[in-house]
Amino acid sequence: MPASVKRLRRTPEEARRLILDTAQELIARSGPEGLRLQEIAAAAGISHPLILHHFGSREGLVRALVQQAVDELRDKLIPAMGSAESSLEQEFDQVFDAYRDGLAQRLAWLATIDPTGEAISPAAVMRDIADSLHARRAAAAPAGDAPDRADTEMLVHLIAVAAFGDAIVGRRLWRSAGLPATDDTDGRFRRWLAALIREHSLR
Amino acid sequence: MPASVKRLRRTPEEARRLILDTAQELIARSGPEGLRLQEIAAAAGISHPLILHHFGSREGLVRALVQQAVDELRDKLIPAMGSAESSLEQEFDQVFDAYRDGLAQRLAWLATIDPTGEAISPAAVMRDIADSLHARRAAAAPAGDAPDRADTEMLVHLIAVAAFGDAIVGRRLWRSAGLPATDDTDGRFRRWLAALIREHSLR
DNA sequence: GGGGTTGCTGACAACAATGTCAATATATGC
DNA sequence: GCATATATTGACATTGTTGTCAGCAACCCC
Repeated sequence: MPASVKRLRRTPEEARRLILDTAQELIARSGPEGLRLQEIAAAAGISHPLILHHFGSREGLVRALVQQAVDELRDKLIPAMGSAESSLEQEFDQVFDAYRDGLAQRLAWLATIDPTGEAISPAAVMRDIADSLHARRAAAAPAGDAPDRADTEMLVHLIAVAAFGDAIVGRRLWRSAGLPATDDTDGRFRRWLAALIREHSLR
Repeated sequence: MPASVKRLRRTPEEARRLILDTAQELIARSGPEGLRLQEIAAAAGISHPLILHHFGSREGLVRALVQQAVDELRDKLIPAMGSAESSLEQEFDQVFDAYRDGLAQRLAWLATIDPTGEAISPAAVMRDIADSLHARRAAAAPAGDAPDRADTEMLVHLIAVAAFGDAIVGRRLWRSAGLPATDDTDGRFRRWLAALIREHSLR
């Protein structure tokens, strides 16, 4: 009866997924500062050389992590802001929620690793979103009074940066303003912003 | 003629300043990820134990750095948004500029080190700003039609999170939208946002 | 079932990082 | 000028982290 441990053998894709997901959880919990191979390996139930085997180096893992964050942002934002039938408030909830679970944190991390933004570019996500939203605004507007394309671009930018900033420092700011840092306050801000934008669109 | 090197002796305050400023520059250049005592010491022209002497530990230095970032934010934001005579556009430039030179980056770093936001709190900065702005809005409004206090709080929050988010991911998003990541684009967004808010305030 | 491919691991190597300590230099007070 | 206080440093200890490597084990194919 050999005491040899049954060794699990995954497909490369499964292994990479497991490692990336585990690393992501650790980042969401304690930030990217203390991201160590040993720690990831322990949490994933594997040995740390396996990470190096699949990603080549620590830097390779980091690259994969931020690439995944960018992909996730794209996959969440496009359906959130592109759907034609949802209300503005619903879209806002989706956009703001998309940043939860550490996605905004990982994107901020990306910004510190790659300050110039040249290494990893989020493709033309924002342009796609602006296209979609602009088409909807043009369709909704009265004939001959189509909104400015630049206006839509600014609008998309505002929503994106506000939701991002809110995800990272929002709760802190509420406390600093003497308001409760609760879901309710978050929701009130989203609805207020939605009203502001609706009021602008219907000027 | 002794070959002994002249040893510079600073006051504790000077030494702490030198170390903090040097560390800040390094963070602005290459992010907080690779912040090492040896590196800071080399850049400051001192030995690394001196940092430990003045800050106790690496963690002590980090605490001092984020505390300084919070103080800097307060010192820049209050005059930027509190002055009674400047125009909205001027204020916006000041608020957005305040985040430059890595301040937003350092605050984002703080958010990753201290996710709950309990260790370091930015006092009641936002409340002070909201107070000041609300007084101005009330004075400017026609009699009997004072703006809602909650509205002002939301407005301050929007400006703060939007400027913060813009400082960190703004350029990236512009590229992703197919627009040039230039000062001109930044300025157009600020003016557009100022117009949006003005339009809201004067509804 | 035999052999090859490769996911996987334990042990080790190499290096880098923080932190300690005794010693030294410089300023200040007398 | 002398003594005291302390800012400053070089050398060292310690610990932790990435990366390497040879060997083991699971799956596939014949």
